[in-house]
Amino acid sequence: MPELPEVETVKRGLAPAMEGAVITKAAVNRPDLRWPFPERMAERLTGARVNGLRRRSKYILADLDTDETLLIHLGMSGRMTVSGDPLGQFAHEHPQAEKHDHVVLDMDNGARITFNDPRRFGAMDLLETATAESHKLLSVLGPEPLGNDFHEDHLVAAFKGRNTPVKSALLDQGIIAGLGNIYVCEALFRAGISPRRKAGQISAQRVAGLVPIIREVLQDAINAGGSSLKDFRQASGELGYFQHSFDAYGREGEPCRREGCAGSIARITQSGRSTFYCVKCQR
DNA sequence: AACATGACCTGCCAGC
DNA sequence: TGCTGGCAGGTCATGT
Repeated sequence: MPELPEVETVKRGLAPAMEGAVITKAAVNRPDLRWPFPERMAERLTGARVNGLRRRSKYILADLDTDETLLIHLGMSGRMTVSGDPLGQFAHEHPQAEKHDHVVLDMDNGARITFNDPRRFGAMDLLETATAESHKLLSVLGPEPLGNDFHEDHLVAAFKGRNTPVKSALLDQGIIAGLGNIYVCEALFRAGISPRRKAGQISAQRVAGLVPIIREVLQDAINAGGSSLKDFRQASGELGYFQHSFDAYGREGEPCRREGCAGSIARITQSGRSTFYCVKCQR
């Protein structure tokens, strides 16, 4: 379920249950997800206190008091849910374990964190906290779209000379970190830019215009995710992901929502993935 | 170097 | 009812 806004929403949901709490028990129910888990992961997690949670792109990082950082990626189908009662106010029971519950962390505040991932494209690793940023998976990432390093000059420079469609360029995590298929479609829709246009061929002015739009799209989604986060503790794990109404994504054949546009949303395939856009108003 | 494609997995849905 | 094919929010490794 995870592009940047969803990962951010998950991180915020986990924070009250994890930050400051000690992992009393770590159940690691299989040897790997996308890659093998690190050596003795369960032992290295057990007894560790979580100093804080961070997010980098689509990764969640849990800094531990053991000088290690737990790196988590949700892949395509990963979910992290909280059950139990971190505040200790109510009696509670944990729900029954489900298929694909690969890692389960019990915290000393009564919370249980369950990582469930049917497709197993997710990942976990343990890194030395001090050098976490230089981890192979993190060092190649471009700037955070909501941070100060993502700005007009950056995007214009990154697109320069690129012969690939702007859709693919925006999915390139080395250019900008955290966008995925949905929010790229949405950002291009709002910008009125055709996803087929070559990145290097779009005027600097239009590229610059994408910057605030990308920020807006992501922020809107975070706000929407946050609003459905109320019941996080009850842990359905459904964060209202598909409750947003997208303007382009998933709307093949439906009318374009841009004011005054009579077009409809088309679906094409670009580098093996679906792209949704309005042929009429996205140019 | 830049770019496109295949591969990794399971689950779900439409169509037959 | 059951089978089949296609599709899904990601991204790494491979080949041109």
